[in-house]
Amino acid sequence: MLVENGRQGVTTNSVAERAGVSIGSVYQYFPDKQAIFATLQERHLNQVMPLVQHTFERLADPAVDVVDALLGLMRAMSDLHTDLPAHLRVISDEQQAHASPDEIERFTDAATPILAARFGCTQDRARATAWLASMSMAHVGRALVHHPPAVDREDLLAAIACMLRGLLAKLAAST
Amino acid sequence: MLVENGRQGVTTNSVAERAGVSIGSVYQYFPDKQAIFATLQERHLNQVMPLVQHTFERLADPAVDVVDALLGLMRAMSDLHTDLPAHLRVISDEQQAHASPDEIERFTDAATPILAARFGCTQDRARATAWLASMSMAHVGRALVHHPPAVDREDLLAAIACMLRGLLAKLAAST
Amino acid sequence: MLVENGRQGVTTNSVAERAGVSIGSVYQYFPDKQAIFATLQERHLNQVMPLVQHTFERLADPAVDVVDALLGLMRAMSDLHTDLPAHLRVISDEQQAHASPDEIERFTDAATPILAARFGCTQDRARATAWLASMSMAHVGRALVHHPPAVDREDLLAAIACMLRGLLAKLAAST
Amino acid sequence: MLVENGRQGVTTNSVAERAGVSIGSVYQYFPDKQAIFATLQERHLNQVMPLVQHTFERLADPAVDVVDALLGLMRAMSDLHTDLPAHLRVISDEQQAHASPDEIERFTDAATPILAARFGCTQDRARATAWLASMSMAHVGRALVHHPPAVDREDLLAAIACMLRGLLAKLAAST
DNA sequence: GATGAATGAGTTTTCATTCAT
DNA sequence: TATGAATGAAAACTCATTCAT
Repeated sequence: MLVENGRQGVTTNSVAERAGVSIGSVYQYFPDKQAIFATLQERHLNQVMPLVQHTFERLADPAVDVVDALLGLMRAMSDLHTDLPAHLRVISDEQQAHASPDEIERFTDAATPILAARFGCTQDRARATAWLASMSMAHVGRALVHHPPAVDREDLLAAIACMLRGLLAKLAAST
Repeated sequence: MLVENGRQGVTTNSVAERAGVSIGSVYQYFPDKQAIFATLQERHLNQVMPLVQHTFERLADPAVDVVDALLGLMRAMSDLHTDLPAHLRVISDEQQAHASPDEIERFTDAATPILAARFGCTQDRARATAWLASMSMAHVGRALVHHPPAVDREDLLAAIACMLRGLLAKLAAST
Repeated sequence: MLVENGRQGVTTNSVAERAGVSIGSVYQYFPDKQAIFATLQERHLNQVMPLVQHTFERLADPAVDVVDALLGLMRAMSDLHTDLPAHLRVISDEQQAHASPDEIERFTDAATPILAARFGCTQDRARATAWLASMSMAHVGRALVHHPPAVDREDLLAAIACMLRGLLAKLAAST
Repeated sequence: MLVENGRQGVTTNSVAERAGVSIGSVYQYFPDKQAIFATLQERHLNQVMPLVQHTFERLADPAVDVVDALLGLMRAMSDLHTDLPAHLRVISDEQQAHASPDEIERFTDAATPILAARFGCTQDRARATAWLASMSMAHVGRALVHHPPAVDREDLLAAIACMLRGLLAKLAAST
């Protein structure tokens, strides 16, 4: 339903009908409409957030290559595409489209000190790079889950690696 | 209003009230609610599309550096931020959130042959790079207009340049 | 316009536009919407009422045959069809559709004493015949003006004459 | 409500209020306002059409007298008046005011061959009579349901019989 | 006079939510 | 617990009418 009309075109009654239950039953489980979407969203986040969490842990570990860590995340996101039911793809897509500015800010905040430490520069200096990396990885990752491009996956991952290496080269140089 | 409540929170009556006209007048100029938003959106597209157009023309010109062309676009988008009224930022933001998958596909389609020609490789080879560049530039550009990060602009543009150079290095190498 | 949508589908603005004048000008000549239709209607009534009037006068005259008088009216109504502009046809059609019950009552009231006098019976006895004659002539007359059937006119008039003669025969017999 | 103000004066909200339900409930059963009226109309047609149907069947049967068949219809229509709720009377009255030209054409088309067969004349010859009979019976019948005149019913039916006999006499004569 | 943009009361219609069964 | 008819606040939209230009 979301795929067809977007969030606006979805009514609680249509949700119930499509789900094969009565509208009353839907309200037995969800306090209001927004909660229905929130739950779908949460279900998806429970799949994605552990991956992101794990990636940040690897980033914080000096023994792990930054690009390797991020590439691992992209690979995992790409895997998610096949697993994810279609309706979950859309709901999270919708939600993310709105949530993203804040989300990216959070990622940037988390990544900045890590990069600063790794490359021995001020957080101020690292922030532009952190934002750009967050921005790129968030949207590329999201696209890999929701609308993967019609290109060879390994080719794409290699390109991402090059892009990230170019980005990080700047920090390395500025040391 | 869009800024405050998002599209859902905007009613035709509130539009009229805020505009200081009666609801009847609004409907004199717009056939329905959706048309109001469509017009705002179009107004914004009329600002952005010429920039994109011009960028593609420069990309097609071998005398112009690819990174320079894209950097010029990013700079222009960034300039747009200050000019753009807040409500236009919101409406186009909402609209783009939905349009983007197709839009990026179109950009990718346009960029692929250009990159292939420039780097003397097959379109197949160039496509992953084209998609990644489209993806990154579309979202970074959109963010620059709508939610610019709190970092030094020149610093950010320099980082973008490095990122792109890293990405293109892959194509250059594969020749 | 009336032909296309009926009265409901006609807005004052569309009236003005179709008339090639501004809505303001329309209101210069008519106090309100209903007056626009009333005027059209009146224009038509000014054509029909004299005919009806004249017919009633002939009916009251013992020297004139009842059937001849009514047949004369039908013939005149039929003539009106060709003269009447299409829009007038519709407007009066609309108006009559609603007005008719009262109108027919009035015709019946006027015809009853005339028939009673002519056939020497009580008004009570004449009333059913008067109503039936009014009913038939009103609707047949209206149809002749607005939606004439695809049959030979003289044939039709002859049939009307027979019908009326049958009807009046009843009164004559009951004497 | 229809009786009081006519179709225009009936709003969906007033319908709901009068019906003692909420406006939402009305829209649960009817897709839009027009459908409310259409349903009332249809309900009435379901009462009248079988009568008409049956009458045409009797007309086609040579064993049944033409006048008897039509008189039977008029009697049935007259009976309908008492049964019919006032609002149905109004709605169907309004609707019929518009539908009638076509409807009468249909009746005429159906009656013409029947009369031609019965009286052994060409359809061309029968058509004027068929139209006149359709016209008269349609409007008299409608009046009997919606606005019956203040006269003795049997008296009126007798007058109708005479009128029809006069009308048919013409066809009989022309043979 | 003529104009037609502006008005806004009054409609139609939607849809999240409730609650008696 | 499940149901789905009922609710009604709130939204979208219409159109007769006015009035400054």
